[in-house]
Amino acid sequence: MTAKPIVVQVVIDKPLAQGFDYLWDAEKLGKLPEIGNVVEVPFARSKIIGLVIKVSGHSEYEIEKLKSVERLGPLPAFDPALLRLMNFASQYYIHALGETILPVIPLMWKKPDDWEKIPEKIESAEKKSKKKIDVVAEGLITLDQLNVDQKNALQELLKDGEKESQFRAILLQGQTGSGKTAVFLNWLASILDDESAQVLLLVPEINLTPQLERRVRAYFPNKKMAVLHSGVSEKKRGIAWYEAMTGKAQIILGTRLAALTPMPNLRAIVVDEEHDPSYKQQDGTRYSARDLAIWRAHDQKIPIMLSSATPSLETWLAAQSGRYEYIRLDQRAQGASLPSVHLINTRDPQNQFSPGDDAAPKQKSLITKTLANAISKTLAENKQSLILINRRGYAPVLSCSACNWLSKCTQCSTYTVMHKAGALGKRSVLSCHHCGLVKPIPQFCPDCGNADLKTLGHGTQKLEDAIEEMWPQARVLRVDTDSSRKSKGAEALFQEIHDGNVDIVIGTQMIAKGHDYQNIGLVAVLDADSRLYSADFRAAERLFAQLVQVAGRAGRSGASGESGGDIYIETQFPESPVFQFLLRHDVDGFLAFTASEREEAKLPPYSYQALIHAEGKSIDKAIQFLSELKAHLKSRGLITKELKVYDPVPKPVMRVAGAERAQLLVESVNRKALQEALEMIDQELRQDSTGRISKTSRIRWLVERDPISI
DNA sequence: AGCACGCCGACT
DNA sequence: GTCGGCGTGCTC
Repeated sequence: MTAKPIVVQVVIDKPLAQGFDYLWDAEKLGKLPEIGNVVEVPFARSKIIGLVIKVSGHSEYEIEKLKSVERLGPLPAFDPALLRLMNFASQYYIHALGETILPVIPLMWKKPDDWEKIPEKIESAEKKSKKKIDVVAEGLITLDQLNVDQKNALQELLKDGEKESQFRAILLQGQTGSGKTAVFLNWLASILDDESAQVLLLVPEINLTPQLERRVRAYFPNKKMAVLHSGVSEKKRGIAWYEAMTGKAQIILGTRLAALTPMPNLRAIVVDEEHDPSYKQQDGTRYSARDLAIWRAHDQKIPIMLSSATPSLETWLAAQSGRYEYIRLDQRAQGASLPSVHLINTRDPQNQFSPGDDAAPKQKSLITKTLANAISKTLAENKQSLILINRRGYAPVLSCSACNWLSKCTQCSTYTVMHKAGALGKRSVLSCHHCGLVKPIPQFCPDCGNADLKTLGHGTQKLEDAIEEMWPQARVLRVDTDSSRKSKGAEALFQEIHDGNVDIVIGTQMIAKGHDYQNIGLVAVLDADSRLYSADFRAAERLFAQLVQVAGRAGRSGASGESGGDIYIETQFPESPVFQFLLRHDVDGFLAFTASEREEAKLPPYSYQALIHAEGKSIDKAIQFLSELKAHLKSRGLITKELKVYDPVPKPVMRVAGAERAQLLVESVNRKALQEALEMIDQELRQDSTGRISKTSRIRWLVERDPISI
């Protein structure tokens, strides 16, 4: 009679809903199993990494057919709170548990052959980090330097003191420059008085972190900080993650992926710029890091602070209704004043260059006369100008002057963008921004042989040319993903701006994110309209947030009494509410207006949505697949007053990299009803699928909860 | 997902 | 005769 076997259930990184049972040989593995252990297991003909989610003495599967766990990873078990979060995320976002958990583990912990070497690696990393403690006290604002608003905010935050742990959600709303960062850092400092406490600080994008990272380090010179974002090298990230997981790091600073990091002593969370769309993961488990952070805080009974100048409608409404605590910072810190907003009506001939004008650029439509005059004035004042245009490349499409030929991508239903020499290579090319395809520029029109090919529209490169032509004496810098790839990265370019080595900066939205510049006199937005009238109901909300952020870049100068700088927006529709509320710096007015619109249309956050994505060889097949799904839901009586299922439609960019894509929108005013329907849909689709591909129709499908654009 | 197994067409 | 297309089933 042998002893009772130990059976563990393991989930793996594959789109399989179930876990797999394995035997646990305690003698061979050196210890008893724990839920949350990382293990190496044999699977099919190979060995893979999995996570133990259940420990028991028996299996549903035939016990004599069970294989054994090969090796145990050199990591402590994932803490139960994190596993609860993963479970929730897996259910809510309709994604397999293993596929939700395993991608958060850094690569170095998923290579069993390296597991033996791990202790040395950690030791050497620890030695290294001890060496370089030379923190610059940059941006350090101590308690007594806070202004009245900031002090009040902090008092409000600390009023319940270090009372027993409880869930609190707090919206910290204040315009750029009102000192939100100083408030939440001081708040975190009070929580970190407890030596073992860990805090999580989420930020939207990598280019935001270096500056904030320095600032946080300066605030907490005696605390260990772990930085987690995709820009950190794989090895460093592995170490940082380990330090978070073992409680060695007290401050975890990172982008959305950090929201799913194990932190056994987590005591508070801050989500900076909580409205930012980059918190939404767009592949794998399509989670919202902000929403998961709120769930996590609620589950672990800890406070969470959401910080923004332009809160998301969801958060703002929660604060308005009292569900969240609401703290406002309405003063601009350090005396900086608000920028003045100018709307340039591009339809008004007065704003345009006249044909005979000397200063007119060759491509007359590029920039208005009114804006050109403002730039000249800013140059004369020795201040910098920031010009935003949200299209990289030279021109969004190349066309034939004789026939109707346009530069289309062969793989996608999009146009290929013309890039001038230097950006993506030594030669000018046509590039598809959806699939990455790069082609040489044809000498003659492929359709009619005409040699006269023209560009249509304009991007950052063409604007750069035009600006250089108009102000030959000015130092011009272009900042977009192309130029930052070519040079030492975006950070080096931002430094150029800081150091005052440039007069005019041309760039995409990336220049407006998080960076504080000292000498910006003017900010211009050239293509605001293109983002205003889109099929996406959130377009206006996003544009408004971006414009407020952009406006915040103008005149952040600390010298009190200085003007707040100017922001110029070129638009054909100056009467649009987005611009009108911006003119008055009325964030709350805009949000209230948007809320009433959404409520009337029963759109989120007054309803809940999900998209069923389908992709295959032909759009007809993809549509048919979704139509059948809809018909099936109907016949099962699932489409009710509570649950609205729209008709399947092709995706806005229908074809990408050869795959044709369609989507089906499912909507409900009842969160639970939607959840149940989605689980049903998932089950239904799985029955006829291997992984996420339907057997009968060969269609790849995916359920996406709370899509940010539809 | 990733892979082997297996059953049909056009080919060195 | 067989190489290879991809439909089907399986992974503890």
